[in-house]
Amino acid sequence: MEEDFPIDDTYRPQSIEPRWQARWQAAGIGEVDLGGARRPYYNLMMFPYPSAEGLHVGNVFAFTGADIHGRLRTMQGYDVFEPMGFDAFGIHSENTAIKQGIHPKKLVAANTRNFRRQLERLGGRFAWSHTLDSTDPAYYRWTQWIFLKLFQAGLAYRKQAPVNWCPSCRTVLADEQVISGHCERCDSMVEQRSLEQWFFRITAYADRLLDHLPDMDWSEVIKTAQTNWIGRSTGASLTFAVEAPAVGQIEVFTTRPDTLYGATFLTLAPSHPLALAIATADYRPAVLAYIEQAAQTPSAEADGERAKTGVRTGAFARHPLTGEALPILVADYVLGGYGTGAVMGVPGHDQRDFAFAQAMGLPIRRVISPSAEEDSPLAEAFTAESGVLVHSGPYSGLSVAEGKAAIIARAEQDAFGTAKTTYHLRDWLISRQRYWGPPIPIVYCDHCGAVGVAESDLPVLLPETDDYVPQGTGASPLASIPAFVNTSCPRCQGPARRETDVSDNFLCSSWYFLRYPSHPDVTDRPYDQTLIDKWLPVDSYIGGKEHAVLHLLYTRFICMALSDLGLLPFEEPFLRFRAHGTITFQGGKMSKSRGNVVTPDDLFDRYGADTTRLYLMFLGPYQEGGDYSERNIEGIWRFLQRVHRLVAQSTNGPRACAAPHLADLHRVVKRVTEDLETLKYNTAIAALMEYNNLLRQREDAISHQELATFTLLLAPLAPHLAEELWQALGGAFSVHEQPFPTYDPAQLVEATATIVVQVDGRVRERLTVPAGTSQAEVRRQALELEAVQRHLADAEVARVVFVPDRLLNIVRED
RNA sequence: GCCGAAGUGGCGGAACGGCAGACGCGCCGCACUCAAAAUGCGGUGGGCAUUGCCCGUGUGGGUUCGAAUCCCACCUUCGGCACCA
Repeated sequence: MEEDFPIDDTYRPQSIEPRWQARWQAAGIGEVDLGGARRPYYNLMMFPYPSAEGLHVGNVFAFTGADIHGRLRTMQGYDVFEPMGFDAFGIHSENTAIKQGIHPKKLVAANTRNFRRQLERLGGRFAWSHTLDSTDPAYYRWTQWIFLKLFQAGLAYRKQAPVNWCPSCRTVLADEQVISGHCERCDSMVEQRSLEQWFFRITAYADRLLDHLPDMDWSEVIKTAQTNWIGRSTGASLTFAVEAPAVGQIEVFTTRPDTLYGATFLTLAPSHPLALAIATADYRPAVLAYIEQAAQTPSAEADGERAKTGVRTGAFARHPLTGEALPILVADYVLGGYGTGAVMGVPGHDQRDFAFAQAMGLPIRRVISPSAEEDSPLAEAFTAESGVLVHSGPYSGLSVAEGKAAIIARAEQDAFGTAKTTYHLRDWLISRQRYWGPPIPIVYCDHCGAVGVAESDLPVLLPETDDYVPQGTGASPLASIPAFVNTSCPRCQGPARRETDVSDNFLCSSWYFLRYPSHPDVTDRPYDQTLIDKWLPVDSYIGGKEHAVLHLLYTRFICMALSDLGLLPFEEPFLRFRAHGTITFQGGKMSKSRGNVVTPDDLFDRYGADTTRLYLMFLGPYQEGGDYSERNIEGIWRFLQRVHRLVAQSTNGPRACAAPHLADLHRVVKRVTEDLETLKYNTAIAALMEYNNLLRQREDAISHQELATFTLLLAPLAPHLAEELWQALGGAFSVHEQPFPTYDPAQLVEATATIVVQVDGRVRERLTVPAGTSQAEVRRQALELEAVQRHLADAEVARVVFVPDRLLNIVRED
């Protein structure tokens, strides 16, 4: 079946790339026998949102790096599953659809086709028979099923709460989708609205999500981001009795119970339920005005730090240890949504409390000092955690750590408080008041309340409508489709109404990789357990860091929850995650609004996919990314031309590599292997360039072994050209199914060594000696060198430092 | 403010504590050409210079025979979080 492929004189990617792509497709190169694989290796990359603009260089960069990894593992003998799909639900698709006046369904179909065409041109080793589209009812049926499972387990719940509302997208957003008070999608300032919404109880998993991190083989940058986002802080919950005029209690959270003696006031968030209730008649109007004003201005969270404002309530709380009356104030620097929405004001040892105390004329007291002797007045808050307690009654003299423990113990004994842990992480807001998403599978019945749709009735199909523009009323477009809304209760069969919100797009992407192996053959379950056992958790996941606290955290949560429900045999879905870098353009973000999105078709047309792949990988370290500029592409183009020419002109050499060249050959195998395995694609390419330069400048004939090895090393990076060269070298189809070259460390040993000779640490001369020459011998030769004698002058030799086969440093006496 | 990453030629970037600047771009020179492009060959951190020498990895200290690399302090840039008690 082998066709004869006489190699062209010149490298013409435009003709060889489509030819090999067709051949690979016909041979099913990317497909793997999922059931029968002996060494399964799941090579995952983040499935893209198929935008109207098509694949951009950032996608190409990401996928190329992951594809190289998959190809390497394949050649190393693994059965690599490398699926690709489309994350096509969500606001992004919908906004484009609204803008262009094309129904999202049509738009997505066209965009997906275009993406697939581009991905095929790129030459990825994708298992297309398992591709999926999150907007396909056969997929989102199971997205809804996951919602139901969480609902049944009490992990999905509905509550009225202040939520982030994006006025431009006309929907609520999860905390993770709000970046410094702005919508991550459209950058609009986010407002607070009080709405009844669906949440996932991710906070119940906060400790587990956090505690697994240290042992996970993930890029540190992601682990740090998740650690910070979960934001666990330990301290105490303390209760203060409100004395007058009302009677009640205020619970505060503090990480510094040791500073309790320094509390001189209490502060409530404007949204605190007691804020108005405790105010005395005199202060009530001012408190009310402050609360109303705070409700209108963007929340403190949206605004960042600003001048402290607040009002007194006229009410006082009793200090649990000193009995002192502490004024209670309301101020917007205290966040309603964190801790208990109330803090004890310790101005001496908290910057914010200090600023607030100054603004409001409240007393500032030192209760922690660097040492027991030091007791100067405070010009600023002393926030160090090292020091001793002072002016703290019986606790004076204790260290901060001792003080914390002692005061918590006292609080527990006297029943005014207890040790407590709080988190920055909040529950995941799932509802979206939009059209283009999977409908939340819940029905509201007057008798039975919120009832899950029967599993047998899934999917709840997204109704066809041309009226999909969000209203901004807080209701989804689905609410105005009576045929969708009106239904019967799954439990009592009485009249009922459907939930009209759809779920967050991040739910779609939280489980897609569980589905890939089963899709599309398994239709009666979300995934087949045998395939899950065989293929998951994912061996390698490569993706962008922008999803550190979105997709990557949500996904871990969903898998943990499914694991607890006995639906998955593991808690952590990704054994290894590597964050690739970001491709910028002229130093800035590449975005449609800046009009600087570069699409790959142009590069494919001019240079071909292989040059594009290598060029992007050569831009800089893969995990750091780089700035896109076409300056360097000519260098890659020339390199591939030279490689092509070298092989085309050297097919008649000897079979085996001559002995003197073996060390070079083994060295390049070692370098490329190590660099590819650690995703250092830029230096792997440099090593191949060096070797290519070495071969083409060599006087004696180049062997088949050298060319074949080089071609195999090149294969993961430039799959089309490698296939072409492999063919020209008489190799059997396909180069991508050959074993990756291995090296023999014994062959790396050089016969001679170049020793750097230094005098006082400065290089003065070089010596070539047989490898393994002794220090005494190297020293003897070195001392005879003219340059050494000149620099040594008449000085005595104080000592000699010798690194075998590398360096000799002669140190002079002072 | 906090967390993270990083500062190296004209540019992108290489360098287990041991020859700084691999590899590539750009530039200069040469060859080929009527000419250009393409291609090939050579050169290319700065300074002084006759062999040679000095200075150089953001800044200032330190450790070391020896530091781009390790330690301390600082500056700058990028990314993330940001009144989280």
